[in-house]
Amino acid sequence: MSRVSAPPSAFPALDHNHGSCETALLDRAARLFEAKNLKLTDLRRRVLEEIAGSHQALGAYDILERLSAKGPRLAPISVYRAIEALHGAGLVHRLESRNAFFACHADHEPKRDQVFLACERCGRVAEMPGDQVFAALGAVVEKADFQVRRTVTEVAGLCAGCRADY
Amino acid sequence: MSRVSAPPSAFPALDHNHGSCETALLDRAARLFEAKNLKLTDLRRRVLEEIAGSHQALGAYDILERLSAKGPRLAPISVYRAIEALHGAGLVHRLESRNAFFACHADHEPKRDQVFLACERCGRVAEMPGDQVFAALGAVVEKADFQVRRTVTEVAGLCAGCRADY
DNA sequence: GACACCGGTGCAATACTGTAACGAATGGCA
DNA sequence: TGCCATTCGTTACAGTATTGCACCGGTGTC
Repeated sequence: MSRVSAPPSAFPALDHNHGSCETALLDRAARLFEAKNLKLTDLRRRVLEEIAGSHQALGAYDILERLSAKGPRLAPISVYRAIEALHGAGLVHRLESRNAFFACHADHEPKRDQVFLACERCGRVAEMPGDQVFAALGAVVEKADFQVRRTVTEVAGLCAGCRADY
Repeated sequence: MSRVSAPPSAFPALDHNHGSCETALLDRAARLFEAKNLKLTDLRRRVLEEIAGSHQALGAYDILERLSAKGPRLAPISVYRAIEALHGAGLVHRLESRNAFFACHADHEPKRDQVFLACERCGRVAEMPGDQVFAALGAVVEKADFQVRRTVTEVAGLCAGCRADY
């Protein structure tokens, strides 16, 4: 089976038309920031482009290096502040198990529960709807009489493409 | 309802008989290390006692501070190596969302899938069996044709005791 | 216009988390 | 005795994240 005719993957295809998805993402970013009376500033846009363009989960210092290669050296705090704004708007997610950030291409509700699948080989991350997972989690926390504030559900492993490449 | 007569909580009670559970934990540690032809050395035992004694998820540098207060100053790597050995034996778990470690009081299989509930107020962590959760996760990864190597399922929030204390 | 306020950024310093590389001490064992 | 693996000490370093202060520019108010 050729890569091109593979079923639609949960992971962004490596050969997709990147321009259009990036445009869509920036459009969404503009809308989300405006809705909060915040600004999609040049710094924030560049950070978002760097994360989205890599198609991977990037560490804050990866982003820092990439941006610094294209212009003046930034301070870590600048990158973190931009990430924080993007994260708050739901444009990027944080992968706790790797201290890394990746772009959210799905236009879902910011707080919608998702399962993250992170490929350890190619670095890409897929967001999967996790309704059943979170329903089961709900039962667990109820049994423990626990009040949820935040959940982390991440799976590390190998995506289909990377398994095939071995 | 008094605290004492509360139903058995998923969290270690704050007023439990700590001596006996610590003894049991050290017994288990000795067995597990022996089974792997490793040694429960003084350093490893002290690190385990520190983690277990706190009843919380501790950062590596918290452990470092606590141990250093009782003896000679340790290097971070020493603590990390001890943690790694304990983690490998299934005696402590890592809380990814907080870069912290907590003692496992359940004598379950090392690789058994569990859900961690971490209270943000008291710092305690409960391990809950997550069969349903992991079954649902299995369906998700299968749909994505993803090969799992490791899963992280953590919930941060407030335990019943801490909610009651407000 | 003067003023305060808020969001955003720059800068310097620092704190927190984790690892690499080397070598010494120990103990089992051929 | 010599060899090997395990453990730990030491030093240095890499990677992740925050604090505190200053400054700038837009906005609303008096």
